[in-house]
Amino acid sequence: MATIKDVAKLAGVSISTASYALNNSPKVSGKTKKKILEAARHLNYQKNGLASDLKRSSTRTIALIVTDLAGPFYAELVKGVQDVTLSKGYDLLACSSAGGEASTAIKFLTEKRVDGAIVLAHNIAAETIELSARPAFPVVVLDRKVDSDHVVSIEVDNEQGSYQAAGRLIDLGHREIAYIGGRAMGEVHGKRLDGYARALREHGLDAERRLHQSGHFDRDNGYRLTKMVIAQGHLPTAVMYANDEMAIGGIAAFKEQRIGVPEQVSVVGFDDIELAQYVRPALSTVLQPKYERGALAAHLIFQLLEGQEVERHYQFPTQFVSRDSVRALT
Amino acid sequence: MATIKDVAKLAGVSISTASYALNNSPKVSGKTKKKILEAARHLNYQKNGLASDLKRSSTRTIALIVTDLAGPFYAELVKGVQDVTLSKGYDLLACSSAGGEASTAIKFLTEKRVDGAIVLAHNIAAETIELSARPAFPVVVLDRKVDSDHVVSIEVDNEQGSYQAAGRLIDLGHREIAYIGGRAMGEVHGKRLDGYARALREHGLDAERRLHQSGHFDRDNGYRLTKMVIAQGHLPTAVMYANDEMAIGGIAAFKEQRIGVPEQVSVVGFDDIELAQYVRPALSTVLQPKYERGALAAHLIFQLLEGQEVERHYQFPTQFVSRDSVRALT
DNA sequence: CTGTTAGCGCTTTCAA
DNA sequence: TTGAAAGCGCTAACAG
Repeated sequence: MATIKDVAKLAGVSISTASYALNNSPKVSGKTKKKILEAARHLNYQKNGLASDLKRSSTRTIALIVTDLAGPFYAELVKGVQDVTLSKGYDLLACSSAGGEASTAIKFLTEKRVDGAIVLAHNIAAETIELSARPAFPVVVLDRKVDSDHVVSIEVDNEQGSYQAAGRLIDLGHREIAYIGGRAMGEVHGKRLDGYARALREHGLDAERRLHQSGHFDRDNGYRLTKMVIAQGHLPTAVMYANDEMAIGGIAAFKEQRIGVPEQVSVVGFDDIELAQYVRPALSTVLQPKYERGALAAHLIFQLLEGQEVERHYQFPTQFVSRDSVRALT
Repeated sequence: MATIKDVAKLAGVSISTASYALNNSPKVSGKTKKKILEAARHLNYQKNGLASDLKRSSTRTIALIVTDLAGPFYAELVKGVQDVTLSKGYDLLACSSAGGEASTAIKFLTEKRVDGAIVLAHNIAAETIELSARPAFPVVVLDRKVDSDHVVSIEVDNEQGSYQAAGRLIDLGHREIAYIGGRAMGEVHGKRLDGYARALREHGLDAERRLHQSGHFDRDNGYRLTKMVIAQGHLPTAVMYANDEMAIGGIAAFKEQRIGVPEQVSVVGFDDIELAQYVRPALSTVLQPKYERGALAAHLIFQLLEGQEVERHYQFPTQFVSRDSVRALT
């Protein structure tokens, strides 16, 4: 494979001149430049980006780390990140943290392959993140909190969102409200549960006995846990799920058992994923700003890169979205 | 930021020894290794991956190039790619070709930053791809054809899929079948249109006058074009859309005008995206294998990397999926 | 305007 | 088992 050396030789100039020409520097005369570009084309020269980044010690690239490239992640959030990143003339790459500490994500987090990272994954140890972040390598974490000088956290008020959703159900007359979630919850799901519990407690309702938590936070598990609840006989009047994926699995389970949603049981999710408005009945859920969080995350990366002082912690409010999966008890 | 040099100095060994220790080579004694690792930890040493890749001239990373990181792209397909890539011990990164020849994708396609690329985007010139592909840099393109020695194409039989779908509608008694698609179609959409036209032609039906093509292949445009068709007064009995996104937009338009799907008009999409089974009515569409294509793409990259001879062109069959958006005319 | 040269940080012979 | 040294391909002073 041709290198800049070959190009220089073929063009009959020095390496540095070739480099200048290839980078379109005004230092080199039009004639020489043409000669060099021609040589490059002739040799099908391809610059080695690694070498150039190494020399420049800058990559102009930001990494977006997600749990799984094969989704589901929030398109809107990614759009926010993307828009800001591109407008700054930086490149964006996405990689997955599947595999935890042995994943691709770690490679990008700890090996100076990018200039900053936005982490949208919970399976990367806070310690890893703390050790990676530096003034020259800012990292922004979404939906979790990491305490370190060079990492900033962007969260959503999960407790409040859940509290409001539960409050809404109670206002509608619901008294038996179950909560279905996964196991091994991180901060996010912990807060959601807290909000639910607080709302019930404040109304003198029993929360403890209505919790169902195990397995993953996915559709399948929502389905399974719901089947379990159904099998136990006494149905609550409403079920809150830890997220929309689980809720959608839950609706499928109810449907299968010919239990009407919302006629016999109301369902609410959390996240407001795209699917939420398409499932039948359309899912009532808790909306969290997505584009805004993504855009902010990227903004912060650049502010930190420029050495500005920024808040270390941000929290976005949530909003209850009322659709068809909830009904008032009269 | 500490480099390997600093680590070596602090540990009182040479750079090469430090390198060996850091790479866990058996060449270095346990005692020295411990000393070095301790020094590294103490300095919070982070390897420079660029330098190491440059030296090794290998990145063990594959790039997946998509049109837009903010989707919609096929999670299943990505999963296929991901599974194979990881099982080979390679890393996978995703980047977007938004911006065409000035995009991040180009950086990864032409600057030796990765060992191979899988292209799932149509806005990158075939020439760019041809110039990048080499024995040491295989590229696999999906849903398009690029003729070059080191790029292999994986396609889906779009013509056949569309032909079958149209045939099915005809079998069900439909005689007035419109086709709604976007503008500036690449090979993919061209073939889909061809299949539709062939089916109609073979049955002596008029296709030409029932085409509606302009704008993008997205939901919004499907909605707009459908409104247009409705406004023209005479409704066809069935509408085939170039893809599911457009079909979903179309269903929304019909719903808005209180035109029953499938009572008054049958609707068929193409792709079988996840949403297809969730919209109401559930969308009849043409399924194309996703996971398999992704997995094959990744497999081929590795075979090429190993210098094996492989077919330069693959074509997957499609399958009509019958759901609720189509009805028989009796 | 062009060339010489010193590295960027790392790996890997080769010698000791 | 360890160290010295060459060099991956490129950029950017600096000198001419």
